[in-house]
Formats: sequence, C-alpha cells, structure tokens
Amino acid sequence: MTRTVLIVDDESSIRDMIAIALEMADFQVLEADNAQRALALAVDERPDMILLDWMMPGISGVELARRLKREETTREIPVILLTAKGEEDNKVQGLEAGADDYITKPFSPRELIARMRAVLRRAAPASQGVIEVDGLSINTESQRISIDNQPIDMGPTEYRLLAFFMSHQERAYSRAQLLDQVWGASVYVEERTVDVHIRRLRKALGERHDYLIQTVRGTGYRFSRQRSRA
Amino acid sequence: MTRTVLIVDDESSIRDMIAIALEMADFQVLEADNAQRALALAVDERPDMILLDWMMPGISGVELARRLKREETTREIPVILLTAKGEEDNKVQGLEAGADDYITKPFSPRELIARMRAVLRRAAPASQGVIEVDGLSINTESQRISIDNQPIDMGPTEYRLLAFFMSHQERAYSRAQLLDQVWGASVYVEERTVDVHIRRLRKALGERHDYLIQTVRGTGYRFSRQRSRA
DNA sequence: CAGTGACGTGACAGTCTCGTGACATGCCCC
DNA sequence: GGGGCATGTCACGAGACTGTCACGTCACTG
Repeated sequence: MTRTVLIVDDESSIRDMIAIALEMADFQVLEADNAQRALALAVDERPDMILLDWMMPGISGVELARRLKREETTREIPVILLTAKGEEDNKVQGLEAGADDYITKPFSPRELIARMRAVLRRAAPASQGVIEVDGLSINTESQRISIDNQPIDMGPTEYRLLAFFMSHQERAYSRAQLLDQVWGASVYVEERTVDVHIRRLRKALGERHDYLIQTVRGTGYRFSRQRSRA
Repeated sequence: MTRTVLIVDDESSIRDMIAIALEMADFQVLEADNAQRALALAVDERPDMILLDWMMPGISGVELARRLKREETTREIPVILLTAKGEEDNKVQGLEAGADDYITKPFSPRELIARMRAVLRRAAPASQGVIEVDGLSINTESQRISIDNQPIDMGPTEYRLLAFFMSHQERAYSRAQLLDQVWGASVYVEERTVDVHIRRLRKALGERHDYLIQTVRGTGYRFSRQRSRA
C-alpha cells in the first residue's frame, strides 16, 4: 500500500529534495511550509507519517509535534523530527514532545527512508492484524477477507481497495486519490476504472455488506458503517 | 515458531537496518543501544539469540558476551558478534568470550540470516514435537509426515516447505520469503521454483489435503485449514 | 418535468499469473 | 559406470484479472 507522508519545512529546497526522494520510493507526498498549514493538512488528509523540521519561524517543529499529539485525529500519526546536527538536548525535547524518532541533517535519502520504514513498522499495529466491521473482517497477515469467519474471495485489486478503505474509514476519497493510494502514484488508468472495481468489490461483499462502500456523489467513495439515509 | 532476537549496537541506523531485515524474515526484534540495557533485556526477555556489536562505547561487545555467558539465565542464548572488517584477533577473542559465531561488517541481510539459522539450528535440539492439522501431521523429531498415521513420502525440500508452513499457518508468504525461509538466505534460485515445489508438495498431500496449501494470487502462498468460498 | 451529468453494470479483449509436464543436471549408492 | 532420486528451469496453456467501453439508470437543476 502506498503511504502518504507530510513534509513540513520552511525551506522549499529541502522540501523538494525530500519529496523527490520519497516519491521515488513510492510514497505519496504532501508539503507544508509552516505549522498552520501543516496542522490543517494533517487533520484533513490524515497522512501516514509526518516529517517535521525542528527549526521553523513561528511555531517550531517541536511545538507542532506537541499539538499534533494533543489532537485526537492526529495523535496516532507518527512524527519524525529533522534537526540540525547534533545537539543532544534536541533528542530529549523532541522525543518528549511525542516525536517517534528524529534524524539529524545532513542525512542521506536512504537513511531517511530506512528510519521511516522502521517507524511505520512500529506504528503499524494500528493498521495491522485484524480490522472488523459488522462481521466483515480483514486479516492483513493472511491477506484474507472473511464474513462471519467465512473466507471470501476477491481479486488482488479489490483486496487492496478494501484494505485501504477499512484502515481509512469514514472519509471520502476521490477517484484520483484512490488511484494514488491503491494503484500507486505512478500508474495511469482512467478514473472510471475505480468505479468498476468498486462494483466488483461490492459484489464480493454481498448484499448484506455492500452498504459499507458508499458513493459520495460528485466526489468519490467512502467506507462507513453508518448507512446513509433510511 | 517465531524467534526473538536481541540486537545490541550503539548506532541506531545499523540496528534499524538489521531490524528491518530480520522482521521481514519473521523474527521478533528487540533492540538495545548499550550493554547495560542489553543485559537487562537478555535476562528479562530471554531472546532466542543475541546479535552483538563488537565496538561499543562503555562495555564492549566481547565483554558483554563474557558476562552473558557467566549468567545462569543467559548462558544458553547463542551470541553472534558483529565486527568491523577483518582483524583475525577479533575472531579468536570473540570465540573465546563465548560467542557462537561472528560476522564482519559489511554483511548482507541474507548472509546474516543464514548464519543465524545455522547457529539456531545448532543450538536448538530439534524440538517442537508434532503439529497436526486435519489428519495431516508432521513430526519434526522423526522428520516424518503422515496422514491418518500413514507415513507419506516427499522430497527433503517439500518436507522443509511443509514444516515451515505448518509452523506458520494462516499467513501469506511471498515466493521470496519462502526462498529465504526454506531454501536459505544465501541461495539464488528462480522464484518460480517455489511454484514447482508447491506443486510437488500438493501432489504428495493428495486431493484430500492439498487444499491446505493455498495460492494467494499476486503474492504467494499460504497454509490454512480454512477453505475459501463456499 | 425535461435536461444534464454522474454513476452502475455487463461485456470483452488483452495481459498477467499460476499450474503442470518435460527435461537436463548433479549427486549418491550400488 | 549405471541407475535412481532430487532439483532447478523452461515452455506452454488454461484461467484469472484488469482496464475500457457503451449503454442504462438515477439524482439533481432550473
């Protein structure tokens, strides 16, 4: 699954450099040049991880980290702090603020990505293992979907689509976003293709559960246990 | 059976790298960045194996190895020393200190895992006993497979493949993972070779049991007693 | 209430994956 | 040296998936 990363740094050159590296590693990238915008994006887009510059005019990285950890909706998102080289104090402060790791500039893309993966893995238990909604459960280890413990079959794409939805419930996604997240950022297919796979997924879920995949007219789709309308 | 490994190194980047590799190989990973913590974790968590950096500030790896071998509770835990490139003395000292093997940096993940397996195999008297699923049973002591107490034949590779699957049920593995786990990390063969052995294994199991070896399209294979789809 | 745009759906051809039989090689034991 | 066994590759074919299209249906607008 493609992960979304929010990069927060006031220098655009650094943001761009990181963004390029991450995109090559098949991450989806969001950028913010200040804490305000970062906070908004974090709440709005729910990235899988945030890279945060330590030193920024206005609200500093640490302060932002602290706020992120206070917000209900962003608390679970892992944060990596980017700091100028080696003041030990930084580490302490940063980790106290709730950052999950920190890395000192200059760093190589490889190192950054290695750290990110490590952090994501640690954070994974949230999305790993089993998610269950109304008898429908997905087990990411066995890569299997079951309804009332009865395994059901679907194609790989439908599986990934459902996996994405179940770990991002209650939020509407556009076709373009779904293509990025489920198909991968570097694939080009028609947006309507999403519709077809949605259709296949609904069919696989059966009448009792297809209500979970909801159409958001004019926008895209959403996974939600709340039936809309009576 | 998942094994727990304690990684002791003062550089977090190296720990992370190793941790990633080991987790992909389905090890459970513990980390310590100094000897003190390592000792505590070793006593506390009783890992199945310890990877120890030779050079560390404070108490060195060798010294730690020595202490581990003195402690009653940690004596049996195999230790592999990680050393910088090739001073012969290290080897001697290390082995004298009680290390079970040593490996020089830089090393590939595959190499490391191969060594670890070798050490674990030596250390662990083929225990484990018997696993049984739907009349199919494997006895790791006698290295025998039987169906309803009728011994059945298969090649050594099929045996190892089945043994691996039966101790890691309900989880999907890629061909690459299976090659690492069953063939060994330092062997290079085509991924499709796995398919052929899966085929042979299924054949050996016969129609009544070949459903246990399931294809996960686009990914690899899985051992599960749950049949898909009704 | 007709018009317009968005979405649902069935069909289809191309592509990719996996199952399978055949085969060459290497090894061990007679 | 000659079987016999185990293994790794290959090539081929069946079947599973996928992306598009075309057309029908439905929701909203004015």
